Amino acid sequence: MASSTVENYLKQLYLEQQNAPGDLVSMGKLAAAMSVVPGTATTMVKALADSGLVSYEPRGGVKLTRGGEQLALHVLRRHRLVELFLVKVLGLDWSEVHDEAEELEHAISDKVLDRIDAILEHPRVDPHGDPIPPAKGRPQPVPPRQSLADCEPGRSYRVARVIDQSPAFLQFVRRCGLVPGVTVALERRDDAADSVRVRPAGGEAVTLGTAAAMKVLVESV
Amino acid sequence: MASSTVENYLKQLYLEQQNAPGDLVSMGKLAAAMSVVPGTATTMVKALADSGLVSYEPRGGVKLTRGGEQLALHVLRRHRLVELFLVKVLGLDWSEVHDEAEELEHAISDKVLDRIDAILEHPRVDPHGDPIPPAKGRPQPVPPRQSLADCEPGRSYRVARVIDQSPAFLQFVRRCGLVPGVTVALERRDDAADSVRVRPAGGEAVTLGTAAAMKVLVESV
DNA sequence: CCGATGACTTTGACTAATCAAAATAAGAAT
DNA sequence: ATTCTTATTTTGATTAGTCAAAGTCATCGG
Repeated sequence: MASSTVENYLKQLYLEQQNAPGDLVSMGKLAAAMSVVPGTATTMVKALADSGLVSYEPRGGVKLTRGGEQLALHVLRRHRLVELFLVKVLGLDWSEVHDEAEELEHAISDKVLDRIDAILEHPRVDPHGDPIPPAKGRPQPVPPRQSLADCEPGRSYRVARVIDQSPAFLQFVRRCGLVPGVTVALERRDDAADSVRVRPAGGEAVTLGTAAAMKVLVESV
Repeated sequence: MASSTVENYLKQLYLEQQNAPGDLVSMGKLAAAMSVVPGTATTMVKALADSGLVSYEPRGGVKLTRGGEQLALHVLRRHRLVELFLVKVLGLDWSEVHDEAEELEHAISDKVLDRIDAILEHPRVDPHGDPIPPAKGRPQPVPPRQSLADCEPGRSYRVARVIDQSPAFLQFVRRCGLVPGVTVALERRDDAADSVRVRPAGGEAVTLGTAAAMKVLVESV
C-alpha cells in the first residue's frame, strides 16, 4: 500500500506533467508543489524510483512510469469523485470541498468509491470542471481549451473548468456566476487595462484582471 | 491535531475503560487492543501523559483525563456515524463498514460530520447498536443489558447490540436474523450443551453456542 | 575559457511510531 | 524470607518523512 505521502507525490507529479507534457518534471517544481524543500523531493523521488513508480534522471528530472501513472490517476479519481460527492450528496459548498477531499482521497476504499461513483451516476467531471479519470483505462483526452483571457470580444463561450481551487477564488467565481457549464459573453477586452469584461448568461457583467481570467477555462459555443 | 495513532490509542483506551469501569487500564490490555508490543504502549502512554490526555501511573496503569475522553468520544462519534452513513446512504453491507470506518474516522472534518449527522437525522445508535456519542456533552447512559447467554427460556427480548464486529460474525448474525431491533424468543437453554436456542420474530430458530450468545446483547421486552 | 549563478544533491540531524531483547519490579509460591 | 513468574519498563535500533546547511554540477555571461 502506498502511503498518503507517496500518493500525494504521484498526484502532484501527474499534475505537473499535465502542465508541460513530454518534459521531465524538475525537482524544484515538484518540491514547490509538495511544499517541501528540494532535498526532501530528491530523497523521496529516489525512493519512488526504487519502487518503480517513477523514472528519475539525476539533475534532469523525473517522470511517472506506467505504474506510477496508474496510481496517480487512481488518487485523482478518488479526489474528484469525493469532491463531487461532497457537493451533490452532502451539500457542502463548492469552495470547501477541495481541502476536504485532500484528506479523504487517502482514506476511501475501492468499494466505497464504487458506491459513490454509482450514486453520482458515473460522472465525468468534478465540480470544478476537472475530468474524473475512469476506473480503468486511459483518461478521457482533454479537449483543447482557451482561458477567458484569450477570448475574442463579441463571442460566447461556455465555462469548462476553474483552475484555481482556493476557497477565495471559487467563492469569487461563484459570486460572478462563472461556474462550469454557464455560458458567458465576452463583452470587452482591454489589454492596456489588463482586463476583460464578461457577462454570464442571466447575470451581471463582471470585469476580471487577466491573471484571474487565465484561471477560468472555456470552450467555444 | 492528534495523529491517527493518538486517536486510536485514545479510542481503545475509552473502550477498555468501558469494559472495566473505574479501573486503570493495564499496559498489557492496551498493547493487545492496539496490536503492539507492550513496550510500545508504555512509550506512547508516556507521550500521551505529557500532552495531558491520560494520567499514567507507572506499573499501575493508565486512564483518560477529561480532555482525553472528550477526544476519544469525538473519534467514536465519527466512527459510528460513518458506519451508519455507509450502510444507510452508500448501501454498504453491515459486515464491511467497521473496517472502512476505521480509516475514515481519521479523515473526516467536523463540517462533513455535521452534514452526515443531519442527513441521518441525528441518529443515536450505529448499525451494530453501539451508541453514538453526541457532538457535545456527556454520552447517553447505557441501559443495563444482558447477553443472549443469560436469558430465560420462554421469554422474549429485543436485540440491542452486537459486540463482535468482525465481518464473519456479523454475516452469521444477519443470516440468523439477529440484527439490532429484532425481537427474539428464547426457546431453550442447555447449559450442559453450552448452547441456547432462539427464534427471531418471523424467522427460523437457531442454536448458538454460549460464546456466540454472549456477543449479542438484548433488552427485555 | 572561467568564474558566477542557480538548481540540484548530499549529509547529518530530528520526530513519530514501532520492535526486539535486556533489565526491573511486584506479587505469588515455596 | 527467598525465589519464581509475569507484567512492565528501558534501551538500542529501524523506518518514513522531513529540514538546514554544505557540497556539487551545469550552464550562461563575459
